[in-house]
Amino acid sequence: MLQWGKVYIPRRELCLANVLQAGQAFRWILNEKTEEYSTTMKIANSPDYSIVMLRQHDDSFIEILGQEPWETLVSFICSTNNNISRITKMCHALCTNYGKMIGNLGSTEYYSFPSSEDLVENATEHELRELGFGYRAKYIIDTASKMVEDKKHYDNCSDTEFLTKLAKSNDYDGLREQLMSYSGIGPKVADCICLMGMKKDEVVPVDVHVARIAERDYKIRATNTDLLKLKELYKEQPITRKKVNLQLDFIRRKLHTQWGSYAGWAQGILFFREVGGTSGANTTGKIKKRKNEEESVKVEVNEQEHNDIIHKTKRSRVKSEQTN
DNA sequence: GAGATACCTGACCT
DNA sequence: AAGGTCAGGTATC
Repeated sequence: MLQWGKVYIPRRELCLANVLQAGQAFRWILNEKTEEYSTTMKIANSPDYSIVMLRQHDDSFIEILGQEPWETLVSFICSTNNNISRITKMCHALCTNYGKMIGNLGSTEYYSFPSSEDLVENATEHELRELGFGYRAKYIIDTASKMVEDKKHYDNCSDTEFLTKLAKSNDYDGLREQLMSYSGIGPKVADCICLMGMKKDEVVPVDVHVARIAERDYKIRATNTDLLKLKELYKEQPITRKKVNLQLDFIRRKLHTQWGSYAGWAQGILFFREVGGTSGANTTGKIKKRKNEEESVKVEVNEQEHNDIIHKTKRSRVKSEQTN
């Protein structure tokens, strides 16, 4: 069954290319002729995958992304020390090799994102390396295996259901501790999963770029006393204690305090401005580089501007929740 | 226990 | 044309 719906949002408030090809998501395919984006995903509470297409008219618009926890988790394991076009390629490789065929539209075949069971049953580290995953191959196999094990305590639930339960039964610190128990998930990846896969809008994933912005534009820098306090805070969390970088963690906390409950999305916008260009998949199967649709200009950001960004982000987020 | 170092790959640059 | 650098980090020593 093919259905189109309309959601109106001005392009200046949300540009599909800037959301779907900017390093949040890696599995949207752009048909350059029709300018439609497509992917497979679970809709609402359905356990099955559907093909989803999005088209942006000059005056139209969609919502900010809230992705599947499991797919987000695996995608961001792939993201470490890597570039967007290769991450995109890897995510598609996972689907076409280990996912299930959902159907095809035109000449494009659509696959589901593989579950942890799919990966444990069919994938090996060696094979993933041959597919170009590099050292992340081991992380993915180890993580999928542990996920299958962990889920045995929760009868027959999906990866996403399991992760959603984790999110519900833990506070942020506890959830992060759980996420970082998997191979290949450190503080940055865990925070990306929280923000983009678990709707924790306040979480700011701190990477080299965000750290630079924070230090350069906000003069945020932890003192020794600050670091000692944080260390004390994590003494009951062995994994966090081991994996976290206290200096970056201080920045994360400070940005949350300063930017409030939608800090993560404000960060996304600032990151986009800082780094600019990106890439994505299209129906030819080629992964292309693309440029930021706006001018990629480095600017001195001031407080008023940041407030505007956060306000705008929050408004979009609230609107998207109303349409759900 | 903080801090340096290795790690796959491929696009881009010199 | 071969060689270096970089990409939204993590694991390991």
